[in-house]
Amino acid sequence: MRLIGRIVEVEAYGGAADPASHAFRGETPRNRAMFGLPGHAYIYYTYGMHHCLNVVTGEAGVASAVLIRALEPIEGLASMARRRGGVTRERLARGPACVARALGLTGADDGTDLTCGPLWLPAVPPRRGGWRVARGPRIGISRAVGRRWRFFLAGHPCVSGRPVPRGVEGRSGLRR
DNA sequence: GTATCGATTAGC
DNA sequence: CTAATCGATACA
Repeated sequence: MRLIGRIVEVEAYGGAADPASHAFRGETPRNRAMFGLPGHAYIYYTYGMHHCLNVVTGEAGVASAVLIRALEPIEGLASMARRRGGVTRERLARGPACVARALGLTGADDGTDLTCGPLWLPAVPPRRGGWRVARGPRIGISRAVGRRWRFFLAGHPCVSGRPVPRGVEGRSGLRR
């Protein structure tokens, strides 16, 4: 079964210079893949129950990665829905743990080469599909909050985060 | 050794 | 808002 999704939301994480990164305090068994070859997967286990997928971007020895926070499901929706408990299409891969869940990723996929499948990130030009690329603060972190390293398709229904902060919208203007 | 915190999510 | 549940981290 082939599962395909378009990446609609990501976050960048650095190494020793990024306090919000898992690699900030150096290499551990868990973040080891982040120090490995670029183009490979860094899949971490968190909160004792979730896996999340990153694409390693730095050269070997230089910790740097991009967290895949959300996908727009394109193919294999039935399989994704099976794993995700039959939620709506928009929610199939909305949120980093949901992405890994929908794709069936586990620790076994940590460190695998993304350039040659079975988990494959095709080297194709970006397809924004008419959506505007927006940026904002990374979600769920408590340090280096000022770095706006989250990038997403503004208004796309498959992007995570609160739909609209209750009450007034645009208060503080941080969602651009 | 114990205590606390997560690159989260589902459910109340 | 909280529980779930465990690796990593902080601290005695």
